[in-house]
Amino acid sequence: MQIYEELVARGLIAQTTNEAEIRELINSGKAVFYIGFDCTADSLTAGHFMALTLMKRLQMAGNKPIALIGGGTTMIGDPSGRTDMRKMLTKEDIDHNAECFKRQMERFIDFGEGKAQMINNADWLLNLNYVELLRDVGACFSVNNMLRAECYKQRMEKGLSFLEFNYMIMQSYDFYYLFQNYGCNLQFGGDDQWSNMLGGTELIRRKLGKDANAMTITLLTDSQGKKMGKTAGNAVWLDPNKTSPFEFYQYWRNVGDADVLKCIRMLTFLPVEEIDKMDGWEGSQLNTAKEILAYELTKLVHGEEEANKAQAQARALFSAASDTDSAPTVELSAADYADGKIDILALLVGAELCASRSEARRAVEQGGVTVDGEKVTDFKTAYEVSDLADGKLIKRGKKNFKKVVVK
RNA sequence: GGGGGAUUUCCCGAGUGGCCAAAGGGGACAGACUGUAAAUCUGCUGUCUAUCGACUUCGGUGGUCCGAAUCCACCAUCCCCCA
Repeated sequence: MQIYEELVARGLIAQTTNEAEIRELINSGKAVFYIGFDCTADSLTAGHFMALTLMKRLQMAGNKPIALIGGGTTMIGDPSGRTDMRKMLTKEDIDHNAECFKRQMERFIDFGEGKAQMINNADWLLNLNYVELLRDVGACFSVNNMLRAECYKQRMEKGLSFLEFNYMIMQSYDFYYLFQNYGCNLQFGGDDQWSNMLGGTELIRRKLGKDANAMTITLLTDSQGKKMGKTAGNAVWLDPNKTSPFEFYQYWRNVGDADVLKCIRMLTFLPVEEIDKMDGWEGSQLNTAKEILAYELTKLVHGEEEANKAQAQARALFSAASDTDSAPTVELSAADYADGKIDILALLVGAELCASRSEARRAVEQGGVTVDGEKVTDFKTAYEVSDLADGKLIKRGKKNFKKVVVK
């Protein structure tokens, strides 16, 4: 199976400008393609992960990826898929974020000589001259067409600033620039980027009379149509300091039944034939599939050792016996508890299992708190600090737990 | 530039002087049921104390009043209409 066919089999391809040309290009390993990453935060997220795997897949098939860091475009802010304006970031923040992205990507993509490149569009966008740019490329854009673009639609009601309106032009300029200076003939991106990407191919055609192609990746959504890679509005980060490998593992371990196979297909590197065999799985058998998914992805992002650890922790936690050794440990200082006692509420807050004493009290009242496997029914329960020297396993709900040691 | 409107707790959204920590919905969280899923049901959702209660919150600042999310002034941001 060739790479294009594999991408199709995995359900990764959403839209293409010219299917035949793109197939030929990437199957023969002749594509120099780019994917842009705007650095709005200091870590990549699970949402970026699919783009990274796509880069890797294509690289393995002999194509050359360009990871374009959006040091320039992030100054504008992409309005696509948003109902409100993005927070404006300072130049310093953006530089810092770009640096963080770079480090994360290097762990994933081989940036060795001639294999891949990482470029920052700040290098050319920030030095543009306004009037020159307007005359040079501004004349190639029809405002009428731009206003019809899907990516602005959602903003027509809530308001769209002129700043953001220019995002499409900047992204188009990127492609135009990369086409000329790096021989980049293909752009990939999330399906929400389609109109921005077409802007680029159109610009290249108008300015240079040449064809470049674009292809979008299916957005990873759950069965309810919501974007995946977020919990309660918060992103699932690839940075282990922001989302621990265990939390990362748990996120995928808990995906809905309807979404497991789709995720395995799109995100893992397991052979397609093997995945096809899982297609018939149903009911509790899917639990095994979820474990495979979680393990595979954690391994890709955090390495085999961390994946094994996360899996062991998860298994221990959800089987009968509590394994205190593998639990994340929090150490509290005995000096903070002057009278030598610490109550259950302070423990929960100290372990960051609850945000406040009120919340902790609610959790206890509702029967959601366990200490070393025993349910706590009275929120006035207190422990001797000396009893906590070896640590106790505190659970809030089924999925949150910490080992607390007081010294 | 002129005129009109908006800004409420995580989100949407009610609230037009005391009965407002603020309706309702969503989400989140906890419990039951389960397969660490989904669906369903129940509870719960500012903080501190937990008993009465105290404190902080309704874009910002200042004011009126015994008392303000609610009235006034100014500022900020956004939307709509006219240019």
